[in-house]
Amino acid sequence: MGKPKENAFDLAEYPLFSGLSAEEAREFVAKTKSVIRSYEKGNRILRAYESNAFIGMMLEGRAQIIAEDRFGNESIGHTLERGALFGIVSAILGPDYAFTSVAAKNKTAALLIPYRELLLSGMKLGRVHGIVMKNLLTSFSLKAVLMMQKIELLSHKSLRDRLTLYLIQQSDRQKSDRVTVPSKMQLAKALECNRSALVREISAMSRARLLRCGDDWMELDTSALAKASK
Amino acid sequence: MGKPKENAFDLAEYPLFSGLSAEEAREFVAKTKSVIRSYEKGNRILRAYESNAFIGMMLEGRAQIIAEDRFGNESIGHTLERGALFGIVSAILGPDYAFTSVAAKNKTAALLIPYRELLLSGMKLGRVHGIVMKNLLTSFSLKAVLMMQKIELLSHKSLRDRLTLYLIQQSDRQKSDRVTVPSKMQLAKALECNRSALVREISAMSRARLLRCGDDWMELDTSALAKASK
DNA sequence: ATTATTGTGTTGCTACTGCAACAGGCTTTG
DNA sequence: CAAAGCCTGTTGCAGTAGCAACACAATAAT
Repeated sequence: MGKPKENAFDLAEYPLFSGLSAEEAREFVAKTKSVIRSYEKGNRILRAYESNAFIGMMLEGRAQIIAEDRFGNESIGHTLERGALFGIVSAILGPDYAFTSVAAKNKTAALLIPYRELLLSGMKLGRVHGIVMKNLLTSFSLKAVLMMQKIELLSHKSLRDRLTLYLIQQSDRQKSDRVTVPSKMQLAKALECNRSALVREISAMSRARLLRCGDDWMELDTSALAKASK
Repeated sequence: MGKPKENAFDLAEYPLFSGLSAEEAREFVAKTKSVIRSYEKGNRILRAYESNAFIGMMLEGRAQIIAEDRFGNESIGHTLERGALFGIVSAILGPDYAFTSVAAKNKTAALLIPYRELLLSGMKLGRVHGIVMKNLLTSFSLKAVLMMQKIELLSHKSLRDRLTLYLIQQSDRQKSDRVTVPSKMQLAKALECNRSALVREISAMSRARLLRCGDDWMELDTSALAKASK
């Protein structure tokens, strides 16, 4: 699925290689035997329940994460954008932990780093290896934080609490009280709730002056924040 | 809080050092300037919102994870057992991401590994460093898998679906159809639901022959499994 | 022995929220 | 222009689950 491509990417621009020069990034790729592969729209980049030797990084294009349970039911997850890593868990823990597939949404290119080589190349690569490992840990930690926040969100069952917490989390990330929000449908998906129930609750909170909102933004009233603290 | 202790622990027995000899583990500790500290019952090992330079590993005793939001409300989380790691996210990402405190439940000892030194010691330590990093990534990945499963669990809102999925997850982990379950109160906490509602649902499912259960175990009927697949 | 304390199972009530159906607005397509 | 599609906001209905109160064990503390 896809033939190797010539070195047309400025790897040093990707977060995984942040702190490296273009030269060092090339050295990393060479010494770890990493390869660039391209995929046509619709092709599978990773298959659930199959063993996977690579940590992948999106170079260009977009890909869809697809969770497959053991009965073959698929449910779609995130979209992977440029720079995103994938396949980490299955590369590290093996096929028993490969629950997700990844499929290209466009023409896509990815850098595939053999996990085994990554572990073994510490000596050969020295400082370069250290920087990449640091970036890997950082990216991994960020993902862990996002997951923890999602768990916290889902732990609140009342729709009002969930929305309030969501807005607090987002205003932290966006560094602004006025939060830019996606469409109501997407918002409902993020909150794992019913769309019309969400709209209903937004209306109620607006009427109660707990919330001010426009077409693509929302802002909590300070009195609502106080209530959220309990 | 707590004075350094002499080297009385067989570090090679802990998962983070699995694959190392006792000698190599000691070398790792020395070269990374890791220290062993002990804490009296109730003392804080880590404070939320304070900067933390160390990745910690529980050597003995048990500690409580405490989540603190920005208003000072505390909510208790996991208990850390022997071998567990803590402080990873805050050591890697900095104090902005230090959402949790850790408090000793008993007299406790922990190994504190300076994250900075861990990153810098790759050259000095060679193979030993590689093995520890590998173990760190493995442990991190396992935690990620647990979080993903929890998210999947919480994404099901009906109590019946949640319980069913919980039992499927546990039977995978316990490698048995008959799942050992904690007390109803703890189970309710794991499912983030109301205790009496949980008991009610268990009764209903038992009556409907979807579930067989005893005092400390449960087992799904195969017909319930089929339904869970949709 | 008597008194807490803790986990359990039950039940009635209430309210929240999922669901489905519909109407209005906006854009795209023919 | 008409038709189709998509997102939105509203509403009625029904069912689930949270909550509180209670009774009953089994254990622990006095």
